[in-house]
Amino acid sequence: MANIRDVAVAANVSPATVSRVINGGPVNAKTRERVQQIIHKLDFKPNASARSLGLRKAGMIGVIVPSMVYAFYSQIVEGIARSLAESRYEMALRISYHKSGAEEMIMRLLGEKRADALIIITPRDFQNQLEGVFPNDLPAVFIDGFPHRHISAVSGDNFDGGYQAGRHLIALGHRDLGVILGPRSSPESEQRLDGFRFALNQANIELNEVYIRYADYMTEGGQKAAIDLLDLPKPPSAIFCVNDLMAYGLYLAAESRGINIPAKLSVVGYDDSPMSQWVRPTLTSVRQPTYAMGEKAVSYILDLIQGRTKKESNEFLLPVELINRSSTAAIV
Amino acid sequence: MANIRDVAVAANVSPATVSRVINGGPVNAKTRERVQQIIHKLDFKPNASARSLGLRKAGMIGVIVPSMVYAFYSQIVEGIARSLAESRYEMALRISYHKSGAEEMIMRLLGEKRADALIIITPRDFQNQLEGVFPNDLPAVFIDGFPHRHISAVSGDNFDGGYQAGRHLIALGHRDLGVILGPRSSPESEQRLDGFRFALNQANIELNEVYIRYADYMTEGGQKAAIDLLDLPKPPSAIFCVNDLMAYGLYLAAESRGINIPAKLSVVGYDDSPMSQWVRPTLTSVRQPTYAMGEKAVSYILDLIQGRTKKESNEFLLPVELINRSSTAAIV
DNA sequence: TTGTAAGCGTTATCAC
DNA sequence: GTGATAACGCTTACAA
Repeated sequence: MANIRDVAVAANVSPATVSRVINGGPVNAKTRERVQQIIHKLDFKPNASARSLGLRKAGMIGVIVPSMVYAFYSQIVEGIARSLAESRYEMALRISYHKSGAEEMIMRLLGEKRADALIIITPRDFQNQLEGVFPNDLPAVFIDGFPHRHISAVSGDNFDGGYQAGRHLIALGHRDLGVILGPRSSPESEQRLDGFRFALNQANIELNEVYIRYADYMTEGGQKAAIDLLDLPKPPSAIFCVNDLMAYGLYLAAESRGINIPAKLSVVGYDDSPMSQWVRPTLTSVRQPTYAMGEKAVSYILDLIQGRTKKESNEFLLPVELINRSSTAAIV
Repeated sequence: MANIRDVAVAANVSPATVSRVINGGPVNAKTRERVQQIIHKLDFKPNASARSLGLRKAGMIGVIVPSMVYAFYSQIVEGIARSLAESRYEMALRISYHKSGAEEMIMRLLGEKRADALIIITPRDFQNQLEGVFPNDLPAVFIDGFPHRHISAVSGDNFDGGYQAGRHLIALGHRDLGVILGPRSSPESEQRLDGFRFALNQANIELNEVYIRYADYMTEGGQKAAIDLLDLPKPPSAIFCVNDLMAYGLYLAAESRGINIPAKLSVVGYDDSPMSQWVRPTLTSVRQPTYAMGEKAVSYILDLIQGRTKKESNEFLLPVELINRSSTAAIV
């Protein structure tokens, strides 16, 4: 495998000149031409490790994702991968759920200087734990988290998502509205609730506190919460679940209670997971711009790395969209 | 950030000794102890680029995956990530569908010496194109492909998967069996068909060639092929789809023709995608050991790298399992 | 515009 | 068991 010196010798120039050719430095047009030919002929590819060592840059972006098996996450990762493919950066992927702490893997990635920057997807519960572990000057961004001291976040517009869900159900005539939330510690869940509540308030409807349930974003948790709501003396006529998995749980609950969706009960989910077009009835859900979120995170982080933008704690809110399917209907 | 020399100075030893401590070389117990304390105190982490350069090893495994949005793929990747997390290797992930050719990205990864080894998931159609591009001595493995000259492959047992599907339907009394396959070029599709056919032959049933359709692994393709079959003068009473997406297409086709599943038509899918427990009726499907496939690929590739095993063109067949749900029923 | 030479932070080969 | 010393392959002042 040819190295930079081989090229230099063959082209009758110094290694420095070859380096300049590679990196777009100032080189005489003719020399550049000649060197490039040699590079091509020898099929020379600069060694990444040596390059990193010289530049004191890894040329890699660390990506931490809780899991790959949820479409929401894997779509984000795919968005990241796509945009990164057009840069000179490689993506080092780490999955955090199955490891004790994400901190450790993050610190190793950084300590060993394997990654120049970090994209961290939803460290939800433990985002706080991350506090203090980041070097202040590390380019980093959260996806689907909240901005954090000196770290920005890109998210779907949770408030608006909740708002759209609320508007939709109100427009269908629903007045007794239930909500199945994530854990109490979950900020995006709260934001969706806030938006939902705002829609109701605008229509002079009060959200009955009796109709609010906290769950865990999982199907079973949603099912339990749903049974709880459906067994109420006067159950709500529509329920907003802050993610789709819990809505599927609600489907099971409704099935077990013989309640027809959407005739007797309207349901709105969140995330528009691919399954939502396959469940029956198909699920009305708020779609997040997953790919765009990944892409935005990459462009922001590249700006940060290249000093085109300053490190601040911004929040980039991307628009969400309610996908209207068959789990919601006008009240009879 | 402390480097190896800082540690050496602080511990009153040479950098070489520190290096030995890090890498488990021969060092006096007392010295080792002292050095380790300093390492800890200074929070020294060896620089990955320098290490790579010295070792002439990248410390990274390249993973090429067609897409992340199909659970089948993302589960494999998650399996890979899990096992890799326990090694000293990092995973460099590349998605191939959206790029012109996977070859180019593979060659760059290798040329720049960013990756010591490659795990390539289903280069299906273009696995042939890859021929010749691999250096002979490169540790590499295919997942869900077929062994290739000097490269091994780990796959689910496609023949047995088809066989199980066939046995299942025959046991339910079906005799007029249809099949919706992948593209003609798809080897795993053929293997599943072979297994299916073998099951029929064992039962002295002939697979009617009229009931065989080729599609593209996508929902719409499956739907078209299904309509084709269902509109036959005497349609089959059961259909085996070689992946779940096409089975969902079949569901749509059956719906549009007013054919009840499973009362009038039994359906078996393949892959057991998570959606299959949510579609109605829930889909009987052959589950592939996705996580295990990823894990096996990693352990094999680590063996290869560490010279514990020789490079050969093996095929590692992992067991598959038919998950019996509600889309199949005894013939009336 | 180009070349020289000194890093970058490790590991590996020798001696001792 | 330990320490010099020379790689590893690139980048980048500083000179010319």
